[in-house]
Amino acid sequence: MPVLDLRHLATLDAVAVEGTFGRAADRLGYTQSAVSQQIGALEKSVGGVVFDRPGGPRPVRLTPLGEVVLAHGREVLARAAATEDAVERFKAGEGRVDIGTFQSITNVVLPTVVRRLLDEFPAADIRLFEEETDRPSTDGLDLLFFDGPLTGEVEQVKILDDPYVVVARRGRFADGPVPLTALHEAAMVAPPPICDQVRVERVYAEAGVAPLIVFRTADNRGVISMVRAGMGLAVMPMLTLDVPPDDDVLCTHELAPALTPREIYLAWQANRTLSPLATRAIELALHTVRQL
Amino acid sequence: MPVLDLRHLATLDAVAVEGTFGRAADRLGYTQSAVSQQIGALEKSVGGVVFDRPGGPRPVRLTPLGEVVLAHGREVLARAAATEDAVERFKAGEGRVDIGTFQSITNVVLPTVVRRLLDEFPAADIRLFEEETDRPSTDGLDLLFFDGPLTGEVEQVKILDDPYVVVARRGRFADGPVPLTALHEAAMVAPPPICDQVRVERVYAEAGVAPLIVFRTADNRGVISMVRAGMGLAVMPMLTLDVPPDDDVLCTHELAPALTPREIYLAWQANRTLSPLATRAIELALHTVRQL
DNA sequence: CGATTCAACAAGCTGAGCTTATAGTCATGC
DNA sequence: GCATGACTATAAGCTCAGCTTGTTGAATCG
Repeated sequence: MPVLDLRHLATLDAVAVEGTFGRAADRLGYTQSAVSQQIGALEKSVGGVVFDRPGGPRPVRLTPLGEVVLAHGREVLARAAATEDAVERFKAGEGRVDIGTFQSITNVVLPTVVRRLLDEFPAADIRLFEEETDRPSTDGLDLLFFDGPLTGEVEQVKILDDPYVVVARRGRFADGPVPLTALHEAAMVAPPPICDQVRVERVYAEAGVAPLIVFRTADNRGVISMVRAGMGLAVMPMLTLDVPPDDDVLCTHELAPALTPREIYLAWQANRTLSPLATRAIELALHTVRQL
Repeated sequence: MPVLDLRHLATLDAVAVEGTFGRAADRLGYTQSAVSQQIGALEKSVGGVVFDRPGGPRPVRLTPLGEVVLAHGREVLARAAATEDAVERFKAGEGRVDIGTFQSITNVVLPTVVRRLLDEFPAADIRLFEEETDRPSTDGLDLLFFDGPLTGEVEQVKILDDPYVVVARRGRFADGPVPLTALHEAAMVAPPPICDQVRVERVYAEAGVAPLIVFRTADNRGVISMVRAGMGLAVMPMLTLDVPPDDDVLCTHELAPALTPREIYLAWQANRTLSPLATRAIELALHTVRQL
């Protein structure tokens, strides 16, 4: 338990600088009497005199003990001021925000969010973590993007429905929707069976459709590249695609019946106060996906 | 003017460590209610929530703002503790003491004083300043030894009467006192005409005695060496001598009439609180000279 | 020797901050 | 599903730290 009082130290400093109790009182907005009592209280708490009072119209002078207390006290005051400063900077958006993400978000949503966040808060320290996992957790993260709802003590918003489309070489299918059954025993390129891909393949199975998956890669562009190369076709969420409509080789089709879209959530720990940065990042993310 | 309160920061720390307001209260010797109110006051002063209270029997958790305040607050508390520590050490005799001295004191009195002071206060930082000057000043010094009283705003005690004796080669004078008139036109070695030497030579002049000063040196041992070498005789204060009674070459005599002894004072700035070190040094100096 | 310029002190008042007591909230266990 | 236990918040009351005003006392200076 500290026995010192920051205001006493501030008063000590003011008196040391000004030379008299009265001028220090003016500077601090107190009366002379208050300063006298404060210095008295400080002297009681340190157990010794900190100023010699010569009496009459002469300024007071620090005792050796006073020098010791003042020298250290200024350090204390500086740290206290630094604390208040840090609080202000924190409220102005300085600080760290850790965001968990995955490929589609990294490529489509986050660049805009990060850019706007840095525009607003140049001192922001944004860290991104991209882990492909089936066991998503907000532990150690301020925000987490994930393709599916999370369980546990999290708050989350669905920010996007990401519909699946068939990607194939031009001519492979006629224009218009591709029937799901057309995938049966078709050569396919696909992501690894994690995240929403698990659900997709379960839908295939329940429909009695058994594609031949000839290649799996976690790299979404790799999937498209291999479709382009003719390894097979793919069923991918729109967001993962980087296929222009006038692509020479590839085209996209709807699937019939359509798969339930992949749901993309933004989650954070429930009932926890968020930093200004995290709060703003959520808003920016919602705003960004609304423009897709 | 600081808006933070050290006790609030200490409470913040205790709650962060203990996890609940109640346990923090136990540790700090408060009631749970007091801790609740203190954290409330802290939150008001920083303008934001520092703990998330999940409600029920679950521990509270720091918010991002709380982390900022705690991290900085611990620095503040550490400095405050360092201040209190420094005060204790100061009272235990740690610190600096600057002592002005001159040859006789440096050789005869100070070694004992310094030794005892360091024995009592191993952390003492003793600095000695030996300036031969006619304008002694306690400015910048805690204590000053000087051969004569000081003027100005000083407190001083006469610690020693240092009688003058004639130093000459054996056989130069018969045993017993040497008459002052014997110095008339005698070859003499002497210190420079500063400090008490001025008074001595004024006494010579008033008595109509005009010695021939063949060599002056500020080095007291140099004076004696030259007397030993036969350059002349000398009149020196006892304390400056390092002549054993059974010296082969030299012997000492009283002067008749005797010169008023050189007065050695210990002075410090008047009406100023002294450090424990300086206070003790004065006591030790008085004690030491009493044993000469 | 009075005017001036200081700090200390007495007295009175207000509010910060403590305690006690109680209410509200949430998980857990039978 | 309800009682229990482990939490925090809050109301009420009280005390004292600490402020102001007004005055005293000390020391310098013209």
